Amino acid sequence: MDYNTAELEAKWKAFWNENEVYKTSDDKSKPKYYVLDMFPYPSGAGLHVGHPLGYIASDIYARYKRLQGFNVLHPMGYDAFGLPAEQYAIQTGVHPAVSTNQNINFYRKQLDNLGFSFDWDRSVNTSDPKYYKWTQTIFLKLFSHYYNNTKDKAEPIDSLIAIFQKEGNVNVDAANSQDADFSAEEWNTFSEIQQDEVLMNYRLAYRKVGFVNWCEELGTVLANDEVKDGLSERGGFPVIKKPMRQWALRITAYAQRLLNGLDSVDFSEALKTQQRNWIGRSKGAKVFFNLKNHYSNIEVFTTRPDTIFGATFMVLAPEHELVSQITTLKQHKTVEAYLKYAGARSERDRMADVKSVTGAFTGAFAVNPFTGKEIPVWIADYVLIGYGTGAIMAVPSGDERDQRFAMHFGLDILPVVDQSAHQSAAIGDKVGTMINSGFLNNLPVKEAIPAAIAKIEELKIGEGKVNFRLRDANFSRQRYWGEPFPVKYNNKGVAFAESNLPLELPSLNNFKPTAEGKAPLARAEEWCNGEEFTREIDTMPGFAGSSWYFLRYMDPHNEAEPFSQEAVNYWQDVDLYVGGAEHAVGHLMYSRFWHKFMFDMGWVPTREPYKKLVNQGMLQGVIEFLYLLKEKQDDRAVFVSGDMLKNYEGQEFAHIPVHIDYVTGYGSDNSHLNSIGIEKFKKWRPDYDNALFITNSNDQLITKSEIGKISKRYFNVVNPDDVINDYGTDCFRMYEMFLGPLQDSKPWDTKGIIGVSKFLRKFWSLFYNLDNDWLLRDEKPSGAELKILHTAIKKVHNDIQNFSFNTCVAHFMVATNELKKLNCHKAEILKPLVVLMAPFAPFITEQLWHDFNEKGSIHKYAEYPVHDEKFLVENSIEYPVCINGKKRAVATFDANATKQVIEEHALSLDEIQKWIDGRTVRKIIVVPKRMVNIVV
RNA sequence: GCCCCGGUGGCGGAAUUGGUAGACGCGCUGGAUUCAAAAUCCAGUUCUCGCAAGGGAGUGGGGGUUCGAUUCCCCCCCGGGGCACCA
Repeated sequence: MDYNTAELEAKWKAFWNENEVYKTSDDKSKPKYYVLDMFPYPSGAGLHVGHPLGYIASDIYARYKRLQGFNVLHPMGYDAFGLPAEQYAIQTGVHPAVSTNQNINFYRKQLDNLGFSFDWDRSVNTSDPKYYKWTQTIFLKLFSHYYNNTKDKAEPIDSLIAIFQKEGNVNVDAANSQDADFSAEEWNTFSEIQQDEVLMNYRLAYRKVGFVNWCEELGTVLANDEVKDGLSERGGFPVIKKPMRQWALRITAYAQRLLNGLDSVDFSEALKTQQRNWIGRSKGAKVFFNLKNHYSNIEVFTTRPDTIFGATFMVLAPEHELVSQITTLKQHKTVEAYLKYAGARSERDRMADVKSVTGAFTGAFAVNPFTGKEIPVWIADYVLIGYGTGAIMAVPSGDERDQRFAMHFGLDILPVVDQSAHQSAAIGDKVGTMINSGFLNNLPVKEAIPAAIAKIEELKIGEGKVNFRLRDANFSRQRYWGEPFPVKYNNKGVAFAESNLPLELPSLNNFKPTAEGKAPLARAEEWCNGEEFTREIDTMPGFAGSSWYFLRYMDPHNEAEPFSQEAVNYWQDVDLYVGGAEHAVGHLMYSRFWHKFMFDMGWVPTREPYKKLVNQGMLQGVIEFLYLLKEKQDDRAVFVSGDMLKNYEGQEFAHIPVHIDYVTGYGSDNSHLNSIGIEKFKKWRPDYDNALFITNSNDQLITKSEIGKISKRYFNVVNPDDVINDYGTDCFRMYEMFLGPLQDSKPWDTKGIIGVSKFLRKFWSLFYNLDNDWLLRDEKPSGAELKILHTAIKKVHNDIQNFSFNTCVAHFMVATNELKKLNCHKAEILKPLVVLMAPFAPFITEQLWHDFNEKGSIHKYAEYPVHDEKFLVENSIEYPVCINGKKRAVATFDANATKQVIEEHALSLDEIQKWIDGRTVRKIIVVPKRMVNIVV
């Protein structure tokens, strides 16, 4: 019998299902461990070769933890709401629920093919009303809470209303977008609409008119992280800023906590840095500048309050609300023209063109509070409405952009920082000494900043302030295939919570926006328009359902609440989260935010959802090209071997992609087509049938090989199902891990899989011979064999703990090769090795387990084996003896030996004398367990 | 421009965090087996000089610390990723 993968896999998959082998245990006396994968969006294309990479790694870890006696939660589900299903519905009329279900079934089949140990009983689907009932519930909690800055937590909006009724909002310190102060009397006289508007400025889920990222092509609004370089992440369509009334989440209330939390979690530094940048905390001051001849003032944020004396003009963002109020009659036309120009520029235009200086003078003047001088107020689109206050004090001597602007429009430039002592300092660096700055003169910048803030606060024209780049998350999408907002509006437009959840999506058969450009849900007229109310026709974005799904896995069938306290108190949080780095700022930021909110609600016991995060790298492909002469010779196409190009100097070549199966060899100047490959190529491309192939002296046609995308046009697409057909699931899993470090991007090349395949067969041959005889014997293992075993256990243990699965596979191979060489078929050695293999190769090892039990004296081994460290130390033997670091001999000594070792064990003084050639020995260094070094 | 990673054979990658650089695998070369091929097995494989024994060089480049550096420090070059008028 041979190692027959298909037979094994079928048998054991059936066994798993019948016996519910991977059902999560309810045994709460065991310590828990939660291994989570980022759940996939079930697209029509199915899983590709890159998807399983992270799943395999997490599955290995889950199995490893189970063997160590943990109760492991390892679930899988589907992030099933989203754009592609809806686009597909618009094109074909197939309801998204139908196509999504088909895709889910397809995914399930593919996942099952990979031998994962998921507990499918706990699967979730974000588009299932039983699931999104709770997404809606959490949304309503956000809607009915505000953020109390003093207590630093979310609190019910009712308690805020009580305060308003008693004392207005003057003493309230809360995250808000409310500009005006009001008293209790005023609050009580507000109309229902006015009160609603005020409350919206405090709610954590709120509705507000704001500038949003509008993507015309997709017909919807996008969140900031869904926009890249002014284009939509999905589809790459242009995005513009547009004022719209939209739902938003007040994630900014949690900015500081989201930042602090990063210190307590085990994410890669790169990812933490990305999140920190996204949050973008900067310390400075807010300052009010009075306007001349105008009742209001301009609020600015600056990180350099020390340079106020140098503020010679101000700039507002074109969208700033003051623009229309302060523009003078004389400047009206200029400003209008500029607004028109700025409004027409898309985000992308603006980003592409940061060099050219544009702007317009409003005609208004503000007063510099420190110098008392009147300074002109301009508008320009280099000031962004979304950051800070949308207005700046411009210090052309201290800021490069302000300087460019001032020079272009001929505005005053007043130097305020003397940087002459700092040769390499750039404009804007926080070094130097203050000049031309009144009371700040001669102070170093570092001291001038706090001094300026103190003065600002003393003059009551502002205060020290921390500002964040993070913006509130836009939460409305003008789409059909998403969670409906559980909200209704009364005839005055005031929003109320829908009490009957889930609020299910109405059935539609046309998913396009309406003729008036309204979101598709407007087509469900009965659903939208009740007798006393209307419904929200926008739906929630993709990140709604994915922001809390890991909690639902803990208690997936609960119909009374999203998850029970009993479940969450046991499972706590995710111990290991594996997924792609592309979710670094989107999903990871939103779900951390929701988690912190639920912590405030007392729903979860932990402050952070994910203890440890591992990002798997991308799988790339190998691309092979042939060199084709652009000029034909005698009407024949000419392909030239890569190492013969020098004979064709001055001539141009085209690169023709060739199917990777025809190429032999491996690597940049080693890959080639041999004569067989050339024949295959000709058959594949009959148009080159009469082509001339200029091969090298070895009859090879050297190709140009690159690392790049896996894509049909490069003929390098590999389907995981095909690989599994040829080599088996175990082999596929191990090879994916063997390719390289989990976190790195690396190319897939099917050629290498033969090595893993050979290894598995070799491992198998330790147990059976070709006649299917069982080879194992109950003999006592030798010292050499035990050393192989304990070394393997130790290394594999370290490897798995460090997520170094590539070296882990290598260490299995070493152990197997060595045992094979010793012709070792001893049960006592192989038993623990089978257990170690289990995480990688579930089928083969379970078969072997089974056989152990069937064939005799060996008990089922369900515990992770531990290596014998003492044995390993005692059996350490040979270490090099070096002169000045260069190896000269080998000595035997134990870990704590000194120079006595040299004398006692291996080396005569004569010998040493010969090596050092008359020089005197300066010292002898013994590196424990490494070497003895004699320094001369 | 700023912020993160990273640079080791023909290729993917190891190196117990300062201790024999190149584990393991692919590829390649030679051999066994075969009528032959595939498959399989064995041996070799960093480069370089040498028939060989053996010598020399070597972890992007240059300098430094050290008995000893892929590893630590400084400067430079190259590649990948992220952010980008953030006041």
